[in-house]
Amino acid sequence: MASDHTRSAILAAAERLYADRGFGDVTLRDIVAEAGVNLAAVNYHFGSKDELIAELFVTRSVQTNRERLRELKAAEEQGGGRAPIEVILRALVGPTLRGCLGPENQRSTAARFMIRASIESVPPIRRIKNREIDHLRKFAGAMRRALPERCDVDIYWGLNFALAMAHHTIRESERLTKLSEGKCDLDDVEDVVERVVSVATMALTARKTETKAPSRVAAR
Amino acid sequence: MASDHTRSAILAAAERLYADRGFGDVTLRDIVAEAGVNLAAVNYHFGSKDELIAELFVTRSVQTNRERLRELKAAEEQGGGRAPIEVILRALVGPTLRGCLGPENQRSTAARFMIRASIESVPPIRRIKNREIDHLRKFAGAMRRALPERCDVDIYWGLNFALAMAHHTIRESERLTKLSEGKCDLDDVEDVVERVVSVATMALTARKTETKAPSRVAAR
DNA sequence: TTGCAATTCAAACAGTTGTATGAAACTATC
DNA sequence: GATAGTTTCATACAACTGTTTGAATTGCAA
Repeated sequence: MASDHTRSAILAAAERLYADRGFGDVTLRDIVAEAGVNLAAVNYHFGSKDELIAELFVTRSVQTNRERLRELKAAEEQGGGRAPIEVILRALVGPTLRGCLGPENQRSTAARFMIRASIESVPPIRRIKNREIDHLRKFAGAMRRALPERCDVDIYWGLNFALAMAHHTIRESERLTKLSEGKCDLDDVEDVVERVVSVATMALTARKTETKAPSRVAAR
Repeated sequence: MASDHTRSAILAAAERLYADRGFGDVTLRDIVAEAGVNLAAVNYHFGSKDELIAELFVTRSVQTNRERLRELKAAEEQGGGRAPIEVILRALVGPTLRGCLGPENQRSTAARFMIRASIESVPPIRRIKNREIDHLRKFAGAMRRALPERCDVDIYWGLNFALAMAHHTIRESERLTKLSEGKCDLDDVEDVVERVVSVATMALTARKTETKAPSRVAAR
């Protein structure tokens, strides 16, 4: 196998450009110029533009997923097959939040790329995301073991809300900073993690209030 | 004035196509074919493709925002200038959820368009979303009045999490259905609204746990 | 009617895009 | 050092994009 030089130069350049300028306005020609390689090299090494994007995203995804599962497994082994719900949730949202938030100037290219992927969600990426379900099922299983009295529906909703808070906070971090006039410190990642985890934990452990139909505010 | 026929035909066709196929692969030629008008009509009536998209999104946005504020104002007047936090949150997330969830076959074109706008988030739409902050500030104000003992930071985080749960649930409704194997019923919109509202309310009213250490969180 | 502005239309424009080609330059093996 | 396989390169291609043009048509007022 020849040196991966060209191949990895393309990957690095593409990730950097996508992270900085988004998928919308980065062309193959931009990428090869940044990488200092020939235009045809992309199709030679990756087959197509979409496959290049897919490879970038898959690489970063499996990294995050591996980290999540490592935290989860460690916690469950320590607890004899059953981990506290807070720890499970922290394993779920921690790696993503830590990767994508924090001081901007020290945010990695990989993190900025993943933020873009979350915001712009281009077709090849969406296709991959849909295969992420098996991974989430493992967390659903751990959560069910942690809260055996909880019904499945509540487990899934709790999982959904935990991911919602983490991802939305990443996506809209800029807006939250502006809205709060800087009062919400998104650089304090551990604080963000604890906020998300604590709310998600409450959602999953709160006693069910048998809410009847809520009194809707007068319509019309 | 002249009959708006062409103009509104373009708007309707564009909204329908964008809702069905996303922004990525709908061209001006698709739109004018669907609308039965000439290609140049888009630039004549709207100036550019981006301005057409912007007008579509602005129209639907102000509709939702108006509805939100109507619910909020009604609730505050009824409570003498101070509404319960649940009601405020319901006014915040209810209109959006009701517009975008529910049985698919009876989901309006407008709703499906807004879902697309939320998922794909094309540049002209993002520009408009950034101006939505003033609107959110009104809700932050109402929440502060409802929870005067709560610090601003917590208010903003609660607002952020409420929007997170609502928007993420809309964006990923398909995935949640698949993950839960249909157990989470996203057609029961009022149930979804109550779940989001109740979790957001807990997030905003729970007593602060002064744990700053992320390693160990006191259970219960 | 005539005049004038608003609108519609077919056609072309100018640019960009991702991809394909076939020759040239390598690299390693015999 | 000839050979075969891999990789690079300049260039062309074909298709599609949003936009513009300028002439035709329409609608309405005087």
